[in-house]
Amino acid sequence: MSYFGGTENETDDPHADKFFTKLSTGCGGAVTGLILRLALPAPVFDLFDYLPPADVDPALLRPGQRLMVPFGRSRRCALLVELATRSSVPTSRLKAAYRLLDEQPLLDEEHLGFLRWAAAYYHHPQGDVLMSALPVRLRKGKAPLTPRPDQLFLLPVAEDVIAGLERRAPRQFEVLCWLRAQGGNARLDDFRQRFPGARHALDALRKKGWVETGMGETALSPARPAPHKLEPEQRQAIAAVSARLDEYAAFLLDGVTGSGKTEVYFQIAEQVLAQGRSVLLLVPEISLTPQLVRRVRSRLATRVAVMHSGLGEGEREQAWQMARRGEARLVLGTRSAVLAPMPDLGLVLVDEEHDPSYKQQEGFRYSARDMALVRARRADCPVLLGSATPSLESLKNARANRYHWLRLTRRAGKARAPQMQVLDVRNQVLAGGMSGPVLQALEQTLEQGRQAMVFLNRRGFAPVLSCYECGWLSDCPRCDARQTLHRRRGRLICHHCGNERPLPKVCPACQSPELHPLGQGTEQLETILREHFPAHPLIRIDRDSVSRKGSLDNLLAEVKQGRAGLLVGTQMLAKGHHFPNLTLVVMVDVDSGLYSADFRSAERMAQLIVQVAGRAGRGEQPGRVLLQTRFPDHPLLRTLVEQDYAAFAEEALAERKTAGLPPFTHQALIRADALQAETAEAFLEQAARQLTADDGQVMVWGPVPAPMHKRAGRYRMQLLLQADERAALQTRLHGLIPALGKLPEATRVRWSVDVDPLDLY
DNA sequence: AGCACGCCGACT
DNA sequence: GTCGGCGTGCTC
Repeated sequence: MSYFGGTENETDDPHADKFFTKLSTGCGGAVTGLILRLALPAPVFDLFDYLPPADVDPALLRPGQRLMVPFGRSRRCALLVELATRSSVPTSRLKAAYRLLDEQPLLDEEHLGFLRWAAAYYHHPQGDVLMSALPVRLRKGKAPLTPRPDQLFLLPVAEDVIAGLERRAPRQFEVLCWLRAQGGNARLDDFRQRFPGARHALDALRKKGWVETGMGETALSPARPAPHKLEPEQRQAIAAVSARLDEYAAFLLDGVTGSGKTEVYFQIAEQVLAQGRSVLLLVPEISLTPQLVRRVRSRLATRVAVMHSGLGEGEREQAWQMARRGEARLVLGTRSAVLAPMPDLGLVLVDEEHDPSYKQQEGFRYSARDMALVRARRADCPVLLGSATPSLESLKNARANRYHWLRLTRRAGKARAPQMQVLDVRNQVLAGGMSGPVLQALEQTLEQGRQAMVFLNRRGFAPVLSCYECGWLSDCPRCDARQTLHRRRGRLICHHCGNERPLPKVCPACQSPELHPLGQGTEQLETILREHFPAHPLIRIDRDSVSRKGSLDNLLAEVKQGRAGLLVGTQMLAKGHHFPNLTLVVMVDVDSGLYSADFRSAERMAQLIVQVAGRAGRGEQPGRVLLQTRFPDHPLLRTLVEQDYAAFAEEALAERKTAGLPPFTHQALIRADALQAETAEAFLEQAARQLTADDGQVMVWGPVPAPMHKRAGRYRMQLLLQADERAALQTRLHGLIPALGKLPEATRVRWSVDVDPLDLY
């Protein structure tokens, strides 16, 4: 069986109803009239039973509506999940809801079912899951916003009136001319983009009655035709999905960088939109740029609802409502967009499906990619997972024929695959972590008038400050980690908890002045490279240099215009950006991924290497990639460099299989932290005790200290569960988790469950 | 999660 | 004499 993307019929699928029955059937209570089963935002697994509001006709009550209810001593907004006729709570203790907030359900039964499946699968309280799927305003019980106009209409205005404006009100004149050129009708989004800060001109025009805002379906700019001729592989991929538009089918679009995956998404999306169905397009956090939004809007003839973490509450609710009402036929968003209500869902696209940002790492720890598959199956529509470096999970499913495996092996246009080269830096003299050959290659590239990127996934000047006299290290007082040296800011900062202090001038332990940085960060690379290449402009891109919103886009625009020869940065540089003049990429340190306690680190490093390498040579010049390492013979690194990602993945999969690790087994992690390690340990020991009286299908390891035992002043312990079958693991968890919350030890710790954890800490 | 109740230290 | 620290317990 499989939960995600299985093509066979599933018998033990948790979204079929038996898991819910366990969760929600309150039995054996006094028989009463109508009982409302409500989700409340509380960390309680059960639903809460209420009586209907006194003044509401029970026939008007439907799941998906919100109600205001008395809860403890306060009032809360709750979501109606089920209607029942009996309750396990004695009738005398049932309270009546105050009032009904929605005439129509906010979520339909199908969507409620999907969210409840997720709550059951991830073992997270239903109330929390359901309420967190609502925009904050609605969660708090506020009235839905009225739809905001998104169209601009030009009303009949005499030509001479327009001409007369040119001098008196040039801004208004400009707007009118533009609107006329658009055929008298445009999207407000486009207007805002074209005339930033022209709100006053618009208000004036509206007052004069020359322009009107409103809602409209007709004003969508026509889809721009496909920009290029398609490669045969692209056509085959499109045809394969097109043949299955009316049923669930999972596809892995395994396409090298620059092979045109996006065009495949667009052409399939066009077909689905033409059928009047909706499309959900998920992208990783850093990919959702204004450029991408623009590209989608100009390419597809539909209204687009954009959802990401940077939205304000009003904007977020508008986008959510547009999706819910089916006004926006395309939802483009990051992880949380998978929770958005969408009637008539006809296609789910997950770009860069391997990206770890699809996994929510706190609270309701869901995987948006995995939920996307389940969602598609429930909606009976195709789902397409795209990546140049597919996750081992998806590759395994593709190999097992659970996914249709679509390969794009050819780069579009004249671009060629970059040349990768391993540089052994053992016994090398390094300047700021960079070897002689690297500096030579940079110089050569710059002299040719090309751009080079130096990549290091570590910000700051150096990861540690140390004393040469007594061996003191810049330990964080609250974590098992070192504080990173930020030289320009003159501070030591812990990247795990944010704790910081001024840079000491002498060793805090022995007062020696011999304090020296150890290792490198991007700030140091910047310093060294500016010294080496003073004539070439350099831009550093990391979380420290990109503080303001939108400044990343400004910096990237400068790079694209060729104004910087050298580009230094972290993760932020890895994705999607197309720098036509970039021909050299240096990865200063790939070793951190090669030997690590985390079994997924090699996979992540390989994905990072390929993604970063993909930045080089996307124009007509061939790209070159230099990888500095102290382990030039590492087998997986060799395979990746001498062959390709596919060969790497095959070996890595074989290793996982031998070691009995995911994706060949399934894991869940129960974490607990407390101010005393013993408190967390005692709680997990209770959990382990309940699990070890087992049938042998689920292995239990621990409790053990988390890899970073102490973090932000709290001690973290964990219990790992592993099983060959997902179903066995799920069954065990269903027996365990609700009971865990009732343990006396549970009140003394912060604890959480992580099903299919990505990080084992 | 909120929000109360409940017992022990330094302040108007 | 009280304000307030956060431990513990409950919410249909």
